[in-house]
Amino acid sequence: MGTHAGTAQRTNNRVKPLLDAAASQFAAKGYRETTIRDIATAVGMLPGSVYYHFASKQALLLAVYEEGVRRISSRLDESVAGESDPWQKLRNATEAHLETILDQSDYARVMIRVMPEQVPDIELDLIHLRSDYEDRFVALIDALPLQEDVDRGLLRLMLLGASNWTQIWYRAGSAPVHDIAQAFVDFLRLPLMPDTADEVTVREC
Amino acid sequence: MGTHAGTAQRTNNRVKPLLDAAASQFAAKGYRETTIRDIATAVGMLPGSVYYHFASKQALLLAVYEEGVRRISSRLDESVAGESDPWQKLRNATEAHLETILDQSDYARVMIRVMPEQVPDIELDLIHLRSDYEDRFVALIDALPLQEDVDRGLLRLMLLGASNWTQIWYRAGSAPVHDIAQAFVDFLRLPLMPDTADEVTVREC
Amino acid sequence: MGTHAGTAQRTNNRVKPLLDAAASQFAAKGYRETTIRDIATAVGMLPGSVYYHFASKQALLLAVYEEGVRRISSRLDESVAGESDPWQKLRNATEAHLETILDQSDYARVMIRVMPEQVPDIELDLIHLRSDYEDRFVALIDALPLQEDVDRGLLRLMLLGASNWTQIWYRAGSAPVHDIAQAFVDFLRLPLMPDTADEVTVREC
Amino acid sequence: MGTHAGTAQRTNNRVKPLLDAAASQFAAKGYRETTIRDIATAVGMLPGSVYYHFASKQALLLAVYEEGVRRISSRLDESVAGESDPWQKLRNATEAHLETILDQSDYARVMIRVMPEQVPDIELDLIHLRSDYEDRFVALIDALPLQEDVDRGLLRLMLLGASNWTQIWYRAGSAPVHDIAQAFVDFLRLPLMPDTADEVTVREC
DNA sequence: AATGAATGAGTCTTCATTCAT
DNA sequence: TATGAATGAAGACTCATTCAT
Repeated sequence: MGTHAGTAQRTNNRVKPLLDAAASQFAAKGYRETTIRDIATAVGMLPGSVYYHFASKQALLLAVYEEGVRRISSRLDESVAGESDPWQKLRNATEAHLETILDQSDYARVMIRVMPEQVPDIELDLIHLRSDYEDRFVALIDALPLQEDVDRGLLRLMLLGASNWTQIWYRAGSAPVHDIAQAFVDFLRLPLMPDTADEVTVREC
Repeated sequence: MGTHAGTAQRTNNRVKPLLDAAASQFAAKGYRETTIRDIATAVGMLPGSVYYHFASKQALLLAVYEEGVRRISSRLDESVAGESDPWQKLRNATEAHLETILDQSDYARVMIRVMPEQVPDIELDLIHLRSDYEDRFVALIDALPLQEDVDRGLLRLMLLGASNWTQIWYRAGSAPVHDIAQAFVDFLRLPLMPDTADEVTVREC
Repeated sequence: MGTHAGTAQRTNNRVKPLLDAAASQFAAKGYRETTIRDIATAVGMLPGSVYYHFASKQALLLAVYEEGVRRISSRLDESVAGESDPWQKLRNATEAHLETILDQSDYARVMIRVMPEQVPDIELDLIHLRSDYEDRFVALIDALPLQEDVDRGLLRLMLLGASNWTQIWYRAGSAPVHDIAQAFVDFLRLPLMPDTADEVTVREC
Repeated sequence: MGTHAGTAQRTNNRVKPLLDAAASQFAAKGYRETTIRDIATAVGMLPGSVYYHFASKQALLLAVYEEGVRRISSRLDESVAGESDPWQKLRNATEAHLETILDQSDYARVMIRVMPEQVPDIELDLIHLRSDYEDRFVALIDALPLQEDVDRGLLRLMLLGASNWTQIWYRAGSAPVHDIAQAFVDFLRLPLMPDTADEVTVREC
């Protein structure tokens, strides 16, 4: 009674479109700049009706965040699944990351765009969700064969920072996402200079 | 600079504190989250009084942005002035950039934090101001001796992206800004792997 | 009682719990402060379902009021049934009144707590219901052997006012209801001063 | 500058009418039933404008409450000032109380009508304000020469309860307030029965 | 007999902005 | 220069009620 498969499906009928609309608008305009009316209009309801499905604007954001983490995480996990070379894994992961936030998922985009501190009431929840995902990069970078003196924390921050910042400048039509990911990882892995030799590659201490 | 010297001076008397307050709050909370009342209160005036000095909230932001560009640009220009080695120039520039947006100037911080699209009416002005500054990195990176196939545009975007993103995670007490700048540039310049492979590059300490 | 016994019974099946819940919440929080959702939730249904049983929130209140009058009236009638002394009757009535609105019946409590004017559409109905009950006190006080110049109307208003106001301050754990009723009636019946004599008990006219 | 006498006066120009309107409507309809729009309309402004003067609806209520306590307290204090007989003091106090809440001050009426628990955020403040006033009755009743076994707490509760409940039934045109106060106190002070019984008390006119 | 879904009118509140003084 | 006062448009949210199923 109320949990027939059919009913259950109809029950969440409008939740999905609602989340999609929210994700789309949060991703495009940010949290504050998006109004409940915007979202409601996008799915053809009135602002008040949204509250039948979600208790608050924050609850909507949280749901989007959760789905965002779920999607980008599984996308990333898949991308490294068959791979054993640590650098190739990182390349794949970076590509998955970029593809998801640039092309494929408004949900994931929201996760990058909306900073937890902007929504104090659920700040901690958002932070946890983010860490859940970002920790994967900790592991990925730990697995890299690096010189001892390399600060892996800064390395991760650099790669993720550069990646996340793509949201600011990337437009459909920029370089293919695949190339960007490749470039970002290889900029790190390889030396950038022509191998014209000693004085370049030697590090003066 | 002229007319009633006295009057003129008194006129701009409150502009500076007003800009300082605006810069400080925009940098800390973002544009939308900062109210005219916040800014007015910080300098001990009432909201309406702000409009004697600035035509609108947007005008305030624009003024802050301009000052931000001025400051970070001159800081960067100084930092590379005496230097001739292109990598060292980039290192210095990056350090200047980071120091300015992390430690030294709310004005510059605003420039990084507040995205032009958030204020459609002056979006283009803001974009121009930003480019004005970021172009310096185009030049800096053009001067680098790199292998031919390196995409200098992506390289710039990676370095600046990673740098700007520090705003998200950097807290007083993280690694010294100097080290972060060094690391970011060297991660790019040098190979990251232990020198197990001759064909890559030798690294000696 | 009649027709499809089974169906009929099942029909009113949910009416009782619904009324109970309404009474409980109206009594505890007042009319405006109680939402249809509160009531529905309390009996495990959805807000819309309430309207199958009651035409409106007002109708619910009216039903509660009616039941409230029924209960407190019969409770009071019982309490004075065997008694012939008019003062004892009043004492019993007051105790019955207090016990009902303080301890025993949310329905009766509602009658005291929710003022007719708060629900203009049914204001008159509510007023009639109340009078129906309060008239009993008119009779009770008429039966009292009092000096001629005593304003029996004010006397009733004082006793009932003091009694009803107990809702404001009474908490389980205050004096026993029985004692309160006794005290209220005896404060009226007896002189309050030590019988130190004439000048006290003489009323200067 | 801004604190000229003239300016200062003009400053609080609209606060008084606003408070008056709020007091009037809270007294007439209760807190929840009164909207900010009601109050604003009454003084000829728009709802938003109210917030220039008061931070919230609750703040408005609190201000009204405070003024209510101030007024009824000083009214009461005056009424007992010249008097030394404890019963006459109580009579005067009761009359002052009734006159204030029935005839003279919407502010005081609010204090009686709006229960602290209806506004959880400022519940404690309201409770303190009320006690501040009601404590005067504790003192007044403590001063009464009563038989030892009289529960002075219940006595106060009865008198105040009956008095406050007048708000429910009193209409201009009922008995004069003065008579009501007299009656309430004398119902308590004197025995109500004809002097047929020696053992009770003699009452002579 | 009840539910899922929605409505629409209304609530308090916020805030950039205006303007007479 | 600045203020007191107000505006008006918008924002998030609430809730009694409706109605097809």
